[in-house]
Amino acid sequence: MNDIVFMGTPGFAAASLQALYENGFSVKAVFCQPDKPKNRGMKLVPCEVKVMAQAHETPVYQPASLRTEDAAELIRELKPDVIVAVAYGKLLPEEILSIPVLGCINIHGSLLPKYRGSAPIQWTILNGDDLAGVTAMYMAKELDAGDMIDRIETPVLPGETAGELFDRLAPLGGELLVRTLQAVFAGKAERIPQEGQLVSYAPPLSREQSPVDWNKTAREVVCHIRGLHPWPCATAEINGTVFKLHLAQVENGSGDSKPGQILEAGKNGLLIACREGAVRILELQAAGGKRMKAADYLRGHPLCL
RNA sequence: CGCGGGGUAGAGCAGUUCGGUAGCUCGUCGGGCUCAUAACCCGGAGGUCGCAGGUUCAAAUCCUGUCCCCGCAA
Repeated sequence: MNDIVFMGTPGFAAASLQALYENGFSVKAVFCQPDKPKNRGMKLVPCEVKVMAQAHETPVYQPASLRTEDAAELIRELKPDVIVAVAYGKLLPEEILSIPVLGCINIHGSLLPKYRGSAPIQWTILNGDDLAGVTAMYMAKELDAGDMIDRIETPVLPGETAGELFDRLAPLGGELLVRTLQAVFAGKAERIPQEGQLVSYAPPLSREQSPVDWNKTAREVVCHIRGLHPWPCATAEINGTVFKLHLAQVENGSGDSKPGQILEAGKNGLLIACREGAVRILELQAAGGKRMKAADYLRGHPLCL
């Protein structure tokens, strides 16, 4: 039996781990990030991968770093035939990459070589791409730069948010992983080098890019809102209050309005002018409040235009 | 006990400081106006004020406890 050591942390990785279990692979051990204080109350919360691994009684390791002799020694003792990493959150040092005889495999949430880095799915939406997907590759020293093995493509759905695409891509990642491992174990896996010319990067998102820029086109603004959802979420200051923007659509603008100007506030939500066209905000959230329809919010908070 | 906001009619809110008739916008139902309407006019229904206990002649409001939701932080 080919033994696998799985490395991953969030829900996206858990979907791949689940696929391994469901297809009868031998998961020898699971690595994930240490439990971190999360949520209200700063409680220590185990990640999705840990929860799933424990449910299957797989040993779980949560080293703070893999760049130690202890970590390398631990993995050598586990004698994996292959290491699978999915959204683990740590770069594997070369010493560890060289341990498994069949190599280290990674599932990435983009169609490589596009969007190397930690937020590929969000950038797919942010840039308004029509096509998304997951790629399987052999891991290299450089981040997300290894030779590709296989991929699954899927069109971006109209109005789809990063969170929704995440949920669709996660099981596809699992499916791709199963297919890829079968090929690797059979010695039939391809090795397709990434074309350097096509490489682009998807850096992590931060709260700093939340504010909407009404000087962009309506289409760009809506992609911004969809791509940052559900985190960090696009925000906009309207009449002195900062709102999270959850759902919006592109509308035709009225020619002579200034970007950022409120064109309409009523039962059809908020219509705000952009450099080109206008954006209709359908769902929003005020600080301390919950997500609600813009029209509902306006009922309790009349906006003077 | 990391910090903070909140639970009042189907929805969104005000009222709580300083206890004293349950309010607003919208929806809903009925009627009217109109060529017509998501517009306008008239009328009605709909609430154990999150839950439990306490103080009081009297509690949405003050006190205590409890459940739930949300923001920050990650």
